Amino acid sequence: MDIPGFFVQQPQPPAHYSGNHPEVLLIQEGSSTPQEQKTAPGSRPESEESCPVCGDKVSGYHYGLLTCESCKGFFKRSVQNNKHYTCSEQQRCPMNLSQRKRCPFCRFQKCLAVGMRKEAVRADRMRGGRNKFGPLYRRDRQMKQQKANTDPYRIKIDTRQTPGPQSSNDFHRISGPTSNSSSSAAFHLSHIVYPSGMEQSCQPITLDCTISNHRVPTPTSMPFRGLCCTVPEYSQDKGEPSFSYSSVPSHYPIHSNPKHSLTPTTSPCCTPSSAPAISQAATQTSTTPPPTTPSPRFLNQLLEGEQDEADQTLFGLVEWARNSNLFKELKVDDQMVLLQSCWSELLVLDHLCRQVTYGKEGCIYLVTGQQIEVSTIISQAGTTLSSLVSRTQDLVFKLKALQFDRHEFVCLKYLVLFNPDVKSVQNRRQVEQTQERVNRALMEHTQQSHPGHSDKFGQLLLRLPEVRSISLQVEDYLYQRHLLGDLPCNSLIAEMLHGKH
DNA sequence: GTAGCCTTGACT
DNA sequence: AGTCAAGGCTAC
Repeated sequence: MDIPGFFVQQPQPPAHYSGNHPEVLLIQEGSSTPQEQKTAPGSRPESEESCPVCGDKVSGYHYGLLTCESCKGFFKRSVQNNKHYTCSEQQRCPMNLSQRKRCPFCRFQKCLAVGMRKEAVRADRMRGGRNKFGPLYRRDRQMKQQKANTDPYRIKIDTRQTPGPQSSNDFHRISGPTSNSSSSAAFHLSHIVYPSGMEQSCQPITLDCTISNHRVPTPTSMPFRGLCCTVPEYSQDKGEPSFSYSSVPSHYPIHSNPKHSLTPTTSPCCTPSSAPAISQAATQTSTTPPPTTPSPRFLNQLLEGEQDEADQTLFGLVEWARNSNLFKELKVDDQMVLLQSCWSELLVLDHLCRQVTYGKEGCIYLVTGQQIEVSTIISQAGTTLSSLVSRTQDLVFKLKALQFDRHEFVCLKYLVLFNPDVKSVQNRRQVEQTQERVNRALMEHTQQSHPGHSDKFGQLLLRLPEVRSISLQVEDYLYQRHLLGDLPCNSLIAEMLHGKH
């Protein structure tokens, strides 16, 4: 494996540190929910989980993750009372059991940074019951349990660890664009492809039975956004109420898609990650007031949401590849380099398919199920984004003209994924053979389904260089935004970008 | 304002 | 009926 650190676990932080991705924590930590601890008292007495905010003892899942009782209460009070704190220092106050009371600003920032969800604080203050994070908590536990059962891997990985400086507030530094994460993309990817580090001979872990067709916010995708260096949802400096990425700005010209609003299932050709967005949109759009004048601010907010959703989409694409039988036949190293090489092309293809399938004329169909008029984006976005949108829409137009269908879409995805020209592919012959196989399947399909269109196969293949070109521009665009601090630093996309740059 | 304990109620 | 993650209460 050429990418440094591909199988190197990140430095294992003390239990109170939580500047990693939550899924990393899941990998690192054993089963230790309070309930599990009760049932297995002596199993790992020293690994009682600590609150990711302050290091105190956790009392259960609160607002999205395991936290202590006091941080639970603090977070609840802050959100319910719409608190706006200020920091008298440099917004980097240490956060631990003894000092957590000193700076509510930093404490709240850390709450958000580790992934506590403001959405879990009920606006109606209704008591009892369960919230929508039930499946998330359940999956979290499953992952912890699975991790507890994969000790051989843990030992193997641990031997390669390097000690790293960690403090309770290190996330401020680690999550920054200048952090030394150039090799962490591979690390990250390896844990997504093989969450428990299983070798190829093992069956990859089934992450969640719901993931393939009705994906709930996963520990991986959901708190990504909360781990960025600037917390986008809660801008205390601006002293304004937060914008939740899942909300639809009420006075922005967005069109709901009635086709989706009643079908919370996977779209026929796009990745599983589209599914929750669709069901999400169903609830959002039902209360959307009539559109009024658009504003650039709302456009930016929408795009922020799109970035996060793009991250989820990327995760879904990795999942798709991981679950593919053809892909599973490859060695792990080859899987990694292939994914590393084509992730942005897969994103572009996914976007194209969404537009071809659902996009209305002159509109961009977001993964959230919302539609924005292209003219609005062009008029308000910068040159790069405008160019991207424009080029993409051109491709959408051509693909629509070709009557692009889902079989062809999946074939193109495979052709992009199984790219034998990728450097450092070990078993090039295997990749080549699979690509040829898919190529044949695509040719036969186009000949059978569109016998009158003799050159559909060739026309489709001719679109791939443009997909490649757009994907490179997307990467550049995202990387620029990442350097500007516009992208969540701990997003999967950011990790992938670091892997390439 | 903090934090430990209590009550509630959907879900299993 | 038990679980557990919400909100509520209250001593500090």
